[in-house]
Amino acid sequence: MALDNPTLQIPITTADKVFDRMLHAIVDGKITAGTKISEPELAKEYEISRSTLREALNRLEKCHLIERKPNVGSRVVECSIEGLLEIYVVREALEGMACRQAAEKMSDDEIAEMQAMLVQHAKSPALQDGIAYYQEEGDLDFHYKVILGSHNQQLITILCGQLYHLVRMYRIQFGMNSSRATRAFDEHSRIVEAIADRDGELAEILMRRHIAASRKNIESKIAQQLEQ
Amino acid sequence: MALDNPTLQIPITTADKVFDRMLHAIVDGKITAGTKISEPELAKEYEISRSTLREALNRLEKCHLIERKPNVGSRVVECSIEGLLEIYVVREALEGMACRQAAEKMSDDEIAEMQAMLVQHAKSPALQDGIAYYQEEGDLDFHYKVILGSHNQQLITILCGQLYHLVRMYRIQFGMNSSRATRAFDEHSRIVEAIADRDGELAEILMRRHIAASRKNIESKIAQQLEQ
DNA sequence: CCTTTATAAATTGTCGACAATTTGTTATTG
DNA sequence: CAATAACAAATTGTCGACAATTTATAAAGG
Repeated sequence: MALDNPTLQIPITTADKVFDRMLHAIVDGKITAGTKISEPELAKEYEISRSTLREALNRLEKCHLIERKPNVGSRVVECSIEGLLEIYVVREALEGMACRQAAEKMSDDEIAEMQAMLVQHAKSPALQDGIAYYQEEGDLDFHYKVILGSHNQQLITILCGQLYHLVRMYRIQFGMNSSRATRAFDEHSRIVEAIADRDGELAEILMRRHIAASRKNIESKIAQQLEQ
Repeated sequence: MALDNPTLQIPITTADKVFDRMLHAIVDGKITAGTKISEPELAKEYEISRSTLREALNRLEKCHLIERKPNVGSRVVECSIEGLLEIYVVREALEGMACRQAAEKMSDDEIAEMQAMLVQHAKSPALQDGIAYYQEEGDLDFHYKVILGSHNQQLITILCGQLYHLVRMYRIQFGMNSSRATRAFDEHSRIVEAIADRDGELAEILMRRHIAASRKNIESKIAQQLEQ
């Protein structure tokens, strides 16, 4: 499925499963941002021991979805505008570099596959209706492919394993059904061209612009919301 | 002290202390890279229960110093040349961006403080002997100041909290007493100038070059070692 | 003799209970 | 009445034991 995370292997232990459930609950806002987490309470809710719950909490902490203070407890991370902009800054740097690396490291087959994916996206009704492309599968799929294409394990872990969930959390909780659909698609196409040309420098610049544009779009949306 | 990590608060719980001890043991190579970690054995060695040890292991995993597989166990991460180069790629992207942000976000006081630090470094005997600057306090101190200057919590956490330890591990285990001392100092000076000029674009470029130069220096050192 | 299967040992995952620390409440004092 | 101090409740940290899984060893079969 489109939204699946390639770094996220199938849950094996019960702590894994609880981590998964909590992950979705937090990302989808079912556990409100900023909430204090009560270990005894949640352990009872998920019908597990506190040790197992704490194991799950440790993984949530690794994704920066909760914050822990010794002898005090855990809180679900807050969604602030500053926090969102910080993430975009990091993404601009890291995904830009990932794109440069992808241009150097991707195999011809991988590039062909990515091009085929874009063709598929072009046919999709979501894009033609001009609504869902940016928000849903298309955007995330594309960015994934690029990140994986870097063949840099550190980049992949940080972006797909850690930041990814936070990005989704912000998208959902701030309700970002962006209208940048067709525009984003065009930008993706140009990026793929640069990668296919093995032009790492251009690929990086284009990806950075793409993410910066997305950030500015969100900034103006928020400014707009504040006016009302 | 110079080598202290600003994101690393004083250890409070016993798990914290064990984490600290293991951190140093791994970074300094006293626990060999690639070693399988035996929970019962280590728990006995540190005279703690397995639960507490596992808590410490979780934190080591967050720093990418150990890798865990469910139902199998943990291993200390391996130090490969590819791994080292991957880290430099990430640093180039992130510290470059941090430098750009620092030029935009640092207060005048902070910049003055950083300039004072460089003056101090210039007087240091280590630099004048032309040996230790790059390897030790100077380089790390400078990079820290820049990262913190970005005022971006995500950047700070990723760079100072996670990558930092890995970088030190590689430096120590690959024995990098670089001869780039005076050169690195000059590069630092130019970077600070750009920050003081509030020229984020230039600051980023210079920082990226600085790290890329460091990477190339290491690459040639390794190629040299392989010849012998 | 090597491969496969069954068994035993060891290791990891999970549990419930106790200890240490923090938080909330009440009583005391200036 | 506000501020502080002492106490009580609740929460987090740590422990040792048991269950589930993996790894090592030995037996059986081709």
